[in-house]
Amino acid sequence: MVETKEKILDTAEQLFGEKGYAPTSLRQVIAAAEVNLAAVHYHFGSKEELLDALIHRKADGVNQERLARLERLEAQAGNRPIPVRALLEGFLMPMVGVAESHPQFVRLIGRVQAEGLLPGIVQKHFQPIAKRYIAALRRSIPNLPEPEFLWRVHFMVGAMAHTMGGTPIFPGPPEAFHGRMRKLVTFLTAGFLAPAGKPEEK
Amino acid sequence: MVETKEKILDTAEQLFGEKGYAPTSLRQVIAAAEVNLAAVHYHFGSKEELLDALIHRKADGVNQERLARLERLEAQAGNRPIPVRALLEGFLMPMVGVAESHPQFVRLIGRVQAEGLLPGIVQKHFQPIAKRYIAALRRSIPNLPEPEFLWRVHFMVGAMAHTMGGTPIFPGPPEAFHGRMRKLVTFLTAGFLAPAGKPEEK
DNA sequence: GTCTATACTGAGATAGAC
DNA sequence: GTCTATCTCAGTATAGAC
Repeated sequence: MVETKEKILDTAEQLFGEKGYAPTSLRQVIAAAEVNLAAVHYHFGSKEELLDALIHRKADGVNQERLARLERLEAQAGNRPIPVRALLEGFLMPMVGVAESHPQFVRLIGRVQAEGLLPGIVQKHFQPIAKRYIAALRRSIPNLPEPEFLWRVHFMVGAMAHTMGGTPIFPGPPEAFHGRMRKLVTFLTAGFLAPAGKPEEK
Repeated sequence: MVETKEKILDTAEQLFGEKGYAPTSLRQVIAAAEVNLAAVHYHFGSKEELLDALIHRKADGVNQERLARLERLEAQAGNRPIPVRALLEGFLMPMVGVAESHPQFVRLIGRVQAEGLLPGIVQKHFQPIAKRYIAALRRSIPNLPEPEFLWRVHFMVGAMAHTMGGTPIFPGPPEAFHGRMRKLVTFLTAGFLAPAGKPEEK
């Protein structure tokens, strides 16, 4: 039954987003979805693969919008570097639409990314596009030493994951996610454009 | 035996830092520490309280240095606001010493903070001092609207947790932690000092 | 006061009947 | 495709040895 599979996916997305991946047991999922425990393993193989399928289901849409925005920016810019702020907006704002329709999904992504327990399960779905953005970002910030640039990307990932997955300071309605992301873009843009730290101390 | 308790703490710190809190079972800890399973519950009560004791053991030192630095900065500044960069250094750099002697501990703190599964277990030990720093930071950035300021604190926490707990881009020796933290301070300083985002869009 | 042995419940996973 | 029964391993609780 295709219904069973969908029901498991929907329920798992809901519960994983609310309470987190690790603390939610498959038994809670199957109870809420009113299916049998073995059905999960039949359809997905394992709890981790269920999570994987969950992310896969929605990642494509985000990836496509991210890619479209990047290509538009590149076309507009021609040979000139793209403004840092525009790149960060192109990467981050596509999450807003998803957050408004499926807030639990965005929380889940942030949580799983931050937990780092499932190494690479988020990367697997978002890495290819992320790499293109990072390359474009590099072209827009050519004077920063490479390690400092890469660490700034690292800082961005942390801030992003925590903003999407962490308990928000102001809970607020889903629409508030838009403003939150804009504030994040402002913050990160300034961080990326900061002059390189002095290398005096190792 | 005081030895048993210490052995459990040391071993747990090591393993939790390496693999994370949730994925490390108590049975792995007691096997490595060569003690009995029930001894953990005798001395600590539960896995979560073991983690708590672990953090407590090292948090005091960090907190004291953070406080000392803040008071020195306040004394120097008199009535003038303290430079943002100096505040962020005062808060972040005390982690460097710990990272060099006990890198696993710093990873653990970052991981647990990022996981968010044990809500408040990190806050419990660091919140009081953090609040004082946040208040001082506020005095140094008086023109930013309150929500935007608080969100920037939130972004900082995410970047910090990911930098301490996440898999580093360049593994490197423990001494490298110093340079990493300096880069983080540079990045965050610029982020905090960025002009407020336009409120045009909600 | 410290620690050991053992058992209990609930987790994810799997084999095999239907 | 689906469900029952069962396996292993997790965290936890307790009775009792020293």
